[in-house]
Amino acid sequence: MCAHAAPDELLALEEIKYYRNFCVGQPVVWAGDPMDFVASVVTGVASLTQTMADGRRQMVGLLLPSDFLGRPGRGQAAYDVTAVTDLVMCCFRKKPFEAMMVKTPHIAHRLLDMTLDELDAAREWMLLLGRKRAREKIASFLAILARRETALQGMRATTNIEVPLTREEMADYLGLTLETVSRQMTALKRDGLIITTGKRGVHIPDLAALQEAAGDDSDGEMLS
Amino acid sequence: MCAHAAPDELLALEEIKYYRNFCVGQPVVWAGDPMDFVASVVTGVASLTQTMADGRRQMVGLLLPSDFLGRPGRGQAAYDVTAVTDLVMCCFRKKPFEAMMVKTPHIAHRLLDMTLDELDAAREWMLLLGRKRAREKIASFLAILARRETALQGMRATTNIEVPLTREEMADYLGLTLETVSRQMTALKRDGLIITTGKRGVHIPDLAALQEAAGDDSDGEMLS
DNA sequence: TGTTTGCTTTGACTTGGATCAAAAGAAAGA
DNA sequence: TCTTTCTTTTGATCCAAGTCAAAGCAAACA
Repeated sequence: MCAHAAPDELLALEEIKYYRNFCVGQPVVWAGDPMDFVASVVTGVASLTQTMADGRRQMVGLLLPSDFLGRPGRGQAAYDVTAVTDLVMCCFRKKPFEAMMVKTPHIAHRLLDMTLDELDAAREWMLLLGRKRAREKIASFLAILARRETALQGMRATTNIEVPLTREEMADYLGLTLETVSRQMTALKRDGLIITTGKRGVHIPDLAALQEAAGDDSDGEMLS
Repeated sequence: MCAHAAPDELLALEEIKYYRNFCVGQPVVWAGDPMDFVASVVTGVASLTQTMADGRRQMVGLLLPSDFLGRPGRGQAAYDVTAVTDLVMCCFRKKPFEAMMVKTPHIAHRLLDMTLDELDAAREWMLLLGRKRAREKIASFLAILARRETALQGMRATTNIEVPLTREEMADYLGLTLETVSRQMTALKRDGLIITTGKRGVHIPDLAALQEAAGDDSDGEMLS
């Protein structure tokens, strides 16, 4: 978030920021709760989930480091936010943050850009939820994690990732049951598309092959 | 879009705007095409859809009057955009629009707000696609159309709406097949939750009952 | 007026993923 | 070391929605 702020803006931000820590499983906020801050993930992973009256759950977003949480101009949380790993967030009280947004258009622009990226991600997820088969969903999820990882490290064809979610959380993210997630993970292993190391580690010998299994329009897809 | 612009900004916008008309079924842009304008729907309805290599399609958004199309700072369309009814769009060439966004923070703020609303809508749709049953999907869709309609006319318990989509388009929006859409529409009719008039008209005798069938957490859900 | 063309409905059958149930690991504490 | 607890895997069965196929229906056209 702060990455693109000008030096003087950054100073002003410094003054109203504070850090909060959460342990695995801890709630950050519940949907509908009043929320008087906005925040940015420093380390760890948080989930945004919606729950229906009868308990059906759908994760609608994953917050990874540098992702933004909260909505300027709204006082309540729209979703349940939960720490899925140990989590450090950098928070800003909402009022001063909003005031600064009015003064420094830089921040508003940066926020617009991030929001548009999230909107694109949400729409990619709509395709996944609406039209992909279970195997493709899992492959897509792993491929996205892998791409996000390799983006930082330079593109390599082979990758190691840490899946930060349990099978149940993956199920909630992908619109499946945890049993189906488990079965399809086993199937991808059987087919040599992934190799699991420990409970959370996944080695991807051929990212292109995994993307193929994800049903993605193979090539490119880079817009920017 | 222009609703919240200040008078002088509005004048500046006037100078770079132009109108374009599309007939039912006409493409506005294809995914990946260069796109040198942004636009706002004046009348009619357009769809945003994603298509997989083997032809599976998912509609990821519906543009109704006043909705915004395009992304400042990106030269290509991310989705196929199609006129689902006759359509009039108010277009702005991208370059001058971007220049104005830098000068007038009002516009950027307004755009941020609209984008955040779209993001919320996309996430509500993720819950629908990932977790709702066919009947609930249809009920949700009709209820959303009805709410959008009544929002303009003052809340009434009973409503008439025009569904702007064919069965196939509804299927693409809801992550179903057109046969399932047809069957569930028939079922909702049988149960008295809707009464169809002609091919496109739907009368909703009890919106609350329809929301109930949509599986929505009944009450409120108004945030803003 | 009959014919084409594009929806929409309905029926019969199949299937991918859900559900129910139980066992097997793995980490944490006693 | 032995429970306890949490998570994951595997198996057996079921069902909601998909698929395939055939009518219906209504507007548009010739």
